[in-house]
Amino acid sequence: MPPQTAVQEVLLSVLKTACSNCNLRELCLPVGLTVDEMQRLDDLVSTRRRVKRGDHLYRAGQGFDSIYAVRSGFFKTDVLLEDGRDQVTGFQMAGELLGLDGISTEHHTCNAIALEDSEVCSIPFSRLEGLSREIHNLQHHFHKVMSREIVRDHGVMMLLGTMRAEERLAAFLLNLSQRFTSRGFSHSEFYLRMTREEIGSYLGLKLETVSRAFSRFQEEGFIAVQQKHIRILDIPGLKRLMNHQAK
Amino acid sequence: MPPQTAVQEVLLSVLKTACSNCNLRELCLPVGLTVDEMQRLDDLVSTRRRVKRGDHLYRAGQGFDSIYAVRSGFFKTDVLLEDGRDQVTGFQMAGELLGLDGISTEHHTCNAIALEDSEVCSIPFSRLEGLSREIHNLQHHFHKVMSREIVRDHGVMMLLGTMRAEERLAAFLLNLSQRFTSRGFSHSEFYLRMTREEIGSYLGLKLETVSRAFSRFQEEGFIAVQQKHIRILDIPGLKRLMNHQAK
DNA sequence: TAACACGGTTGACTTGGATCAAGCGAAGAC
DNA sequence: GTCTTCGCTTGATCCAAGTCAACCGTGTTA
Repeated sequence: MPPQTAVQEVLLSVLKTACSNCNLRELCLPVGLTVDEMQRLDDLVSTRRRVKRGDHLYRAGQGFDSIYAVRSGFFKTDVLLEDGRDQVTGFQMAGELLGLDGISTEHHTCNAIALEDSEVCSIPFSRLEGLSREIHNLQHHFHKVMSREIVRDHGVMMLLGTMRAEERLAAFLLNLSQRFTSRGFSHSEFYLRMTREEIGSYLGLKLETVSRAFSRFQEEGFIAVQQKHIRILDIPGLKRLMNHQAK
Repeated sequence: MPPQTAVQEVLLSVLKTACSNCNLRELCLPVGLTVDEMQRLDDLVSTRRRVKRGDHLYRAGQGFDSIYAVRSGFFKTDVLLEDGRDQVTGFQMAGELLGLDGISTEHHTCNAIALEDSEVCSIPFSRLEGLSREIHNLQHHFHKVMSREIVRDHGVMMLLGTMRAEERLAAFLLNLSQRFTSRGFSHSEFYLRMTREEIGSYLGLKLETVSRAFSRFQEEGFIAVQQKHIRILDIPGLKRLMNHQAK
């Protein structure tokens, strides 16, 4: 390796992907690592990848070798049946992991598509396993992340199995709001990155039903909608609506 | 430790829980381990626990410290909302793992209830993490199991989000049949361990709808039902029904 | 042996959300 | 600057599944 001046080293450390100086480190894979441990993770998370709006990060059936951490942007994942029906299984934002479905069969089982120009960090999975055999904290946190995904999926199953249309949408908005909050954005005002159809697919509803529910929420004064721009006016109201309506 | 004769050792090794001589080892956690590695796992999976029909293996909110492998019997897991609504999130049979939801928050997020007198192996989770830092195969297989759970959940989301009642039930029966087959049981004849209501809860349907769908399947000659006894007569027919009906 | 409880089936009716259809507004293409 | 497209909204109608209710069979209790 050629010798470098201190300045060069600093520049490089800023330019290259590095968990150590990523502002998402408290949300993402490095949670709970020491400075030292995080630097070992840096070596592994070396490649970033840009994904343009509408492009696939990976496709169902494709071989699996890496998981991805969203650095910026917004993704959806969907699965599709032979007969053409498809379902959005999730929306992922900065600091969230993509590709965990691929570990099981060494092939991805869903499509991951960018909903806006995005950037991800690639994490070669076998190297992650190697490192997590050495760093107990990393291992444990990774297990927590996978488990959290399972719990999240149970929540969606609950939503799809027992809630009515307006409850589903309320739960969806509250969830988005909460995730924006924990990323330092406004919890009450945001732009939806997905269409009504994608929301509907995720919630097991048709786009017309989603649209009507938005209109009703607006009439009731829970939110203000203008296309993709949402302002949440009454979080407790939405919560009440979500809980007190039987199917 | 007191000295033991060879006979005593053999007896003990049969009586105590041991993956090495468990007939589920090809389905369960020890998949892909060498004889040597499996013996190290034996030390860890030392306690069995009986759970009587109707009893909880664990409850939502309870602290998490172990995962469980079903040795015999049949379980359901369910989550419940404050307002009393609940949803069955899965049915688990021999060789399947329970409790993965608890890793994320160190507390279980669902209830696990035995649907018949059952027996599980307790696997202290921190010790499993320890061992999987040493045994690469174990680590990798465990990751696969968690990932498989995520993929399974996506399948259920698809089912709940896009399929109609009869398709859901067909998918459910085909899934059960396939799981019985891989355990060496008949793929075409089995007893349901759960009620119509529990099936309905899992599939996002009311028990009356489940009952009607069973009756229709019988009329059409796909299956023969008598209470909980099911004979599947036309697997391709069920598969067709599952795929070619638009919502 | 009666009676009770529980799970399941079936029928009649209701309804939430799907479907079909028309129209509108914003954003990108030319 | 106009045209086209795409996403969204809203109305009218329809239907799959939910609801309510009666009844049946089986297994358990008194």
